[in-house]
Amino acid sequence: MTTTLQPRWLDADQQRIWRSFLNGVARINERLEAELRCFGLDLGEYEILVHLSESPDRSLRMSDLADRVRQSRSRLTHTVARMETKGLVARMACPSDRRGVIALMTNQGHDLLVEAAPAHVESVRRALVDPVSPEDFAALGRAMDAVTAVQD
Amino acid sequence: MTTTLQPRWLDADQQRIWRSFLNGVARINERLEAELRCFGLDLGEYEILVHLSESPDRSLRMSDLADRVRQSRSRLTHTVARMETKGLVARMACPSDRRGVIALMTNQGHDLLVEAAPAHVESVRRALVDPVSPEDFAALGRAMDAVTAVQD
DNA sequence: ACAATGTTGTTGAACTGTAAACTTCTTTGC
DNA sequence: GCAAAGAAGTTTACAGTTCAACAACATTGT
Repeated sequence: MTTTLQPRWLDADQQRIWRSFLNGVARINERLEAELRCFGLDLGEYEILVHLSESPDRSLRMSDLADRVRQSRSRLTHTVARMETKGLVARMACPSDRRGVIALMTNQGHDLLVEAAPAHVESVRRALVDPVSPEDFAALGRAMDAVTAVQD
Repeated sequence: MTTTLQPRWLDADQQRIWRSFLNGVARINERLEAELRCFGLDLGEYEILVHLSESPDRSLRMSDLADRVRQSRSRLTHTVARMETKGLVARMACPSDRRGVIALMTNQGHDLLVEAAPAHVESVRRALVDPVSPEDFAALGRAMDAVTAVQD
């Protein structure tokens, strides 16, 4: 049985909160994207740079990187190809697995991240951290962890 | 002055919560999209149907609808055009403003919404409402309302 | 009355994302 | 050792989004 016979509808409060969630997430995304556009980046590209910068040798296997930034492998291939033409990342063969490809951040990519990061953090604060009370912010973290803990 | 000289970095907890947020939102979206795909819809189309169904005469001005579903006008034009070829919505001239176009839901669109809604609600529950405690869920609502209340 | 300005919605091109097929290589199990 | 199965990345074709330009109409201020 894949569907319940009697749908468990959301009550008025739950529905209101669900819509607040949709609206809030959209607003946050808009602001972060708008801010990063000044640096010629979008959020997906920014996250790629962040994860590379935090990894040894500023490099990661493509599939590993894809998991961390929650992009499909296909999408990551396209995105990294574009970033490569911009000079932000480079690709090299993986020595231990000949199927593998290693993405690595260039100095230019690192410079751009260093340049964009303060403004990005500032927009995360303005869009989310500052307007929300510390208690509710902590609850938000617990809620999202619970969401992520659900197995498919 | 557009940038602060000393960026107010996020502390470890804030950073962890911010990343939980990005992960959680991505998971929720994945699940809702996957579920709606069974009905040939994506979340954007589903929301269009919802907002039309809640409006008088199941109809809304295009720009009004665009605001409610948080889509650009251009995007809405394209999306509604596609939905029109699927027979889910129709468009008619607005009597009071000759620039205007009114989008309205067809019976077929309404039938599809009625068919998809129970499964959609169920996936909202499974992805978010059920795994989160009522207190944290309420806090999530307050947090997102605070986010939306920030003026640009 | 009417020019200037703003709003509405669409268009087409360029760009980005998705899905499936495919190549190459590795791993597994006989 | 070898076939089968699986994994990594890319490619191609296509679907969807964004952006800038535009046409049509409404509103404003004089």
